[in-house]
Amino acid sequence: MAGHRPAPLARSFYARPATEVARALLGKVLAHGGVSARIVETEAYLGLADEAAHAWRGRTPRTEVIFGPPGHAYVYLIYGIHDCLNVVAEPEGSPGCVLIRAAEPVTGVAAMRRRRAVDRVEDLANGPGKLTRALGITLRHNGADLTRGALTVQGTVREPDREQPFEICVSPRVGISKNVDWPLRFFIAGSRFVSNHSLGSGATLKKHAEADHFS
DNA sequence: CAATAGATCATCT
DNA sequence: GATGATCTATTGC
Repeated sequence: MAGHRPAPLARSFYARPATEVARALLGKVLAHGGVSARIVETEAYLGLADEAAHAWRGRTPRTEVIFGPPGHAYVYLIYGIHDCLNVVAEPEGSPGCVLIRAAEPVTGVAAMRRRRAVDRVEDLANGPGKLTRALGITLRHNGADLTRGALTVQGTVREPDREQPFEICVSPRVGISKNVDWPLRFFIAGSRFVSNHSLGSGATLKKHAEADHFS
């Protein structure tokens, strides 16, 4: 019981609807080579049912990963500049995924600062492109298995203790032009580490408490 | 403060 | 040849 080592989340964690996985990923820890950060903001993309999703048009060389087994990384380049990390959800063949938008640095803060020159810790990973840069995640990680290997997602931050309960806020997704008002963006209420899009006006639609037996 | 321009390339048409 | 699930710097009120 005491002092169990942080273990990656099992594949069954990801084999659920993308919206469920998006919620459940909040509070979990993304780890890569000694650097880790607690996920505080996610977005669900619903595949064939969702015109805003990359997989909406079906299988292409790029979207192949999203159609594959859950628990893998889908990383793509946006605007020729930034890498964005997604987690493949849903059973194999069902192309749902979750964009990881922001995280709270936990370990390896010095390494993150080396990769991103910012003053405030809050700004290290408070956006999809900033997050991948801070954690050293690139296109090379496309297709990586998150249940084993260098890039993983694990349970809670504090070892013996359970993650403190938190509330989840819901809002429309950011930066898309289709299905603009679908409430598929999730973030931890009150977190200082969410992307800047959430501050500003009352983007919050509703909240509710969350408990999860996968921690 | 808010608004906008520019960067820059993998992927798809 | 066009298009981005973005970020930063800069300009303009």
